[in-house]
Amino acid sequence: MAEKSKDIYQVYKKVKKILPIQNRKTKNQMLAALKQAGFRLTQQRLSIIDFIAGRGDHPSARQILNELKADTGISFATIYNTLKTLVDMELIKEIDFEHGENRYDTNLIPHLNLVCIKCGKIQDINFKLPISPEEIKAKNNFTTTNYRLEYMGVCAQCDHK
Amino acid sequence: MAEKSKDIYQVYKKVKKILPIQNRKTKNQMLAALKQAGFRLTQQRLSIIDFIAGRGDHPSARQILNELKADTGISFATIYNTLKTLVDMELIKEIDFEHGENRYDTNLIPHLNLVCIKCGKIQDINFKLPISPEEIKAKNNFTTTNYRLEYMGVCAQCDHK
DNA sequence: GACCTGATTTGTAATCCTTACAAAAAAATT
DNA sequence: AATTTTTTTGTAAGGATTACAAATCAGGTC
Repeated sequence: MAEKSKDIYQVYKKVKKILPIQNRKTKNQMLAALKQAGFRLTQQRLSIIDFIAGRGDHPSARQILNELKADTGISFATIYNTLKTLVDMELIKEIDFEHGENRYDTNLIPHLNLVCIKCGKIQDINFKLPISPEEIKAKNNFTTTNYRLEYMGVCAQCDHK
Repeated sequence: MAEKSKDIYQVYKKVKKILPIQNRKTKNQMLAALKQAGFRLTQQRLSIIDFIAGRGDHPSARQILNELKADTGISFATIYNTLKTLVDMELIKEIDFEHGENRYDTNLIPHLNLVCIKCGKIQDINFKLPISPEEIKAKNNFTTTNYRLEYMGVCAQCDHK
């Protein structure tokens, strides 16, 4: 195991709680949470939150950069830094997309993602977790801090090409 | 979307079928499948299949290399090549482990993986898919070719440290 | 069993996404 | 206005995987 997992474990130790079930955060909730945690509300953070809050799609860091660079001159490093902060504070969720860049999701309720391996589009499907984190804790003594539920395949549009 | 996803789509087009539900492949089944598909049964492929077939854990390419290198002098490139072939032929499954190296799973039946973010251990939990690929096809016209069902967290052993 | 041909292996370089780092800039505090 | 701390930025580094071309090997043919 490499460095990467150590960092995540540090975060886990701080958070130390079972998978929360909560809804999307509004822009104002995100800003308030950052402020309360002592983060400065910089122009860069404002523009990223403005871009991402309430979105139903699942943008990548690059997409956010492309959208904001012209107006704000924001850098890639800042996009990644800010997204990491938002993820650590559990205001958004990171989707590790194995066929390309990671994606960011504002939908914090556990759901199934349909991931198109051709165009990269991600659809949310609401459904009930088949086994609850509490049940896994009781049966396997495994503390769930995150989940990942995906069907990969080809979406309707890409299938007709 | 990068090159990577195009390759996967090529495989999809060849395979062109919905997520199969099948059990582990034996060593002999793997060898027969490779032979039938016109692949040569080289010493390297034999030793990798010998190592991986029927395993209950989820080794990485590096683990396989470490285990086989002393005896066979096998190279990293060949490990990756062979694993890719086995995955493409649906004889094993690749688990994209976001906190480190990918892992390989001989359990082809859809199941939930409990992934420890500290030590990397992966446990299989048998359960029924909450929504079948057929249902997703009917409702969303999305063709599922693969799945990924994981709870990430901290296992019993790591929690006590 | 030697030969031939194409498949396979191998070492290394390249790739891609993400993180690390240190200097510059900005924001808050004195 | 000066000082301190946080944040941003550009670039370098990192790590896992893939690409590539030369060397080797497997399996069929004579």
